[in-house]
Formats: sequence, C-alpha cells, structure tokens
Amino acid sequence: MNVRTLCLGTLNFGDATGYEIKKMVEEGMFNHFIEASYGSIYPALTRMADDDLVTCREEAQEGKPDKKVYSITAKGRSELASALQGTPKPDKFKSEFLFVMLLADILPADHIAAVYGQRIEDLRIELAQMKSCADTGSHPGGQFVVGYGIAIIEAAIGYLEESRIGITTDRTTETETAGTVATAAE
Amino acid sequence: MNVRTLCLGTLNFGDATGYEIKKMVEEGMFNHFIEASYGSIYPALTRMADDDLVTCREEAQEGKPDKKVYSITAKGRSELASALQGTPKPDKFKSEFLFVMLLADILPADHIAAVYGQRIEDLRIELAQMKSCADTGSHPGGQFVVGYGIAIIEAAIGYLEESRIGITTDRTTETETAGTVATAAE
DNA sequence: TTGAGTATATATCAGATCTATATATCCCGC
DNA sequence: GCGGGATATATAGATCTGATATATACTCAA
Repeated sequence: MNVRTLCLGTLNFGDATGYEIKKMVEEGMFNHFIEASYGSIYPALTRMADDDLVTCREEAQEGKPDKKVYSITAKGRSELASALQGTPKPDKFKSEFLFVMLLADILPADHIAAVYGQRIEDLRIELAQMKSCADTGSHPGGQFVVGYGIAIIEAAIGYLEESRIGITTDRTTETETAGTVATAAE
Repeated sequence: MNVRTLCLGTLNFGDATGYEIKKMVEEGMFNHFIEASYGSIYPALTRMADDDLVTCREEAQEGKPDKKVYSITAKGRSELASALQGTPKPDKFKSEFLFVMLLADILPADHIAAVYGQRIEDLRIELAQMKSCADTGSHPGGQFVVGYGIAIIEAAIGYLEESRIGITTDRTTETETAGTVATAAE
C-alpha cells in the first residue's frame, strides 16, 4: 500500500491537514500499524489534489502557519475502494530487538540484560496507551484494531517475562564475557 | 538499522553470498522480523568490501552463475558490535489487513468476511512453518526468536477467532450493504 | 518434447519512501 | 528572557523496494 491510499483512508474519516494525517498515524487511530513521514505525505496530497482525488482549502491562522485542509472527493473514495479490493499484503514486522537477541553472543551480557529489561518496560507503556485508547470508545472498527494490538503486545510481554530466566550471564566475574539468549526450556 | 548492519549480522553466522543472505531473511533464521531486497544487499556488499568490512572470494560454478562468497572481517565484526550498542529502535509493524478492517464500512461485507477468513488461514500456515523451524534446533538465540514469533502469531490467531462473531453482515438481502467490524463485546 | 515455471546467482535503474533540515510563530516553563 | 515543544508546510539527499535483465539447468505437465 502506498501513501496515497493511506492518505485517502485517513481522509475518509474526515477532512484533515498533512500535519493531522501524520498525527493520526503517529498517535491516533492508525497508530502502531501504519507509518508515513511528512516527506511522503505532503507531496502525495499535492499530487492527489492535481488528480482530483482530494480538494484543498487554505485556512489562514493567526500566529500559526496557514493550514491546507484536504477533503476526499467522490473520485478519491472510489480510488480508495478500488485500492482496497483484493487480498491485503501480509503484515510486515521489523524488529531490531530480535536481531540483537540473535546476535547476543557477540555483545556484553549486561547490555543484553539492560536491553531486555528496557523492552519489557517499553511494551508495558505501549500496552497502557492502547488500553486507554480502547476506553475512549472511538468507532467499532477502531475497537477491533485496538483489541488486536492489545492481544499482540500482551503476548509479547508474556513471552519475554516467562523467557527472562533464559537470559543468562555466564561466569559473572569475567569482563569479556558475552551474553547468551536461551529459551526457558533449556 | 541499515542493510550494512544486517549483512554483517548474517555473515557473523558464516560466509554467504548475497543470494544466500536474501534467503536467510526470506526463509531462514532472520525470517519474519528482518527484510531486505537484492537491490540493497548487493550494493551494500560491494561497498563493504571496499571498506574492508568483508572480504570476497569468487567461486566459479558449472551450469550456475559464479558465486561471490563474502566473509566478515575483524573490522566488520567491530563495526557490527558498535552498530548494535545502544537501545534498539522500537519494533515496526505494518498491517494492510488492519487498515482494511478500519475501513470495512466502505467495502462489501462479503469481501471483508473473505479477507478475514483468509487471514486466519495464512496465520495458521505461518505458525506451522515457525513450529517446524523450532524443531530443527538451530542455536539458542534462534530458539528464543522463533518462540517470540510463535507467541505473537498464536495471540493474533486467538484474537481473530474470538472476534469472528464481531464480523457482521447487515441486512443480508441488500446488495449495496457494507461490512461492519465490531468487537465480540458489542 | 517442448514449453512454462522454478531455482540458482548477480546486477541495475526508476520510483517510492525516510531522515534531516529549513522556515515561521506561539506558548509554556524555568 | 530563553530554550524547548507544538503547530504547519516543504524539500533535498540518502536509502530502500520492486521490477527487470541476464544466463543456465532442472522439473513438471500438456
């Protein structure tokens, strides 16, 4: 899926500026499973206005820069629907954390332990955010998506906690000792 | 993390060609949480050879194209370790599926139902692959990473199955009817 | 048997996308 | 009163993906 489709999808929920679209994928409804940068959003909106998929009205603001508020057109809506037909591509998951864990034996054990602990903490914060998000009602599809996110994060936290004993420090006194990751079963 | 670090990480497990590195992220040990294309791997290897982070030996093959087998150097190993110090960036997750679910109300209900069913099936296949991967021992870090993947996929399948009743078709006889996604709780 | 499709293997280019930076104003806290 | 964050748009450069090209061999079905 490209930025164009993404922008059309967000505009389907109401008019927005490029800035607001970015906030929606960063903090709002689309958070945690969609990403896009200003560097792709702004040019996409400009081009889509040329193609009549969206309209743009400029709103002057005092003290703040002018806003360009975009609205999806009928043509844009049909483009969106057509882009969404067919089977969606498989989810993409990228994890530097798992990459580090796979290479744990070339890194200091205390670093691995710190990273591991930090990760659990970060996931707990993310979970709390999602749960507070679920409270604020939003709309049914949003409930479903937030629920999905909560299920995943909870599973990740659960796994990391039960595997924690697998993160071992070998021979505590050696300085050059490297960390080792092993499953709890071992 | 960039392709260079990724390549160094794979080469840390043994010499490999660009083709083999791609297979490692597509089907092998790094599967499901790392991605890279030939278009980035090959140039990265060439440049890293110039920078003495890897060495390259060419192996002529009969019937097949020549191989360029890369090995990580001491300098490469220290570059890798240095790239891996510090806190790894948060995981990235991208899901067209969830995007579609969020926009379910503008799409035909039967399409949503089909996509939903297909997704459960795809996840089951992925889970089976991962479990067979876990059997083949590999190395301790690999066990941990595969276990993480299994935990996540199982959670996703569980959530989709228990929320299935939330996927409703309103007013079955209407043709223009759109699908609606709701949580099981509703 | 022949042709399509898959696997091995490297390489490159166009296009899409990200990162970082620039510009401008205002509000908040210290 | 000054740095930092929020609001808001924009762009250049670096990076990466996706598609395509090249070349050979093997397998499977028509």
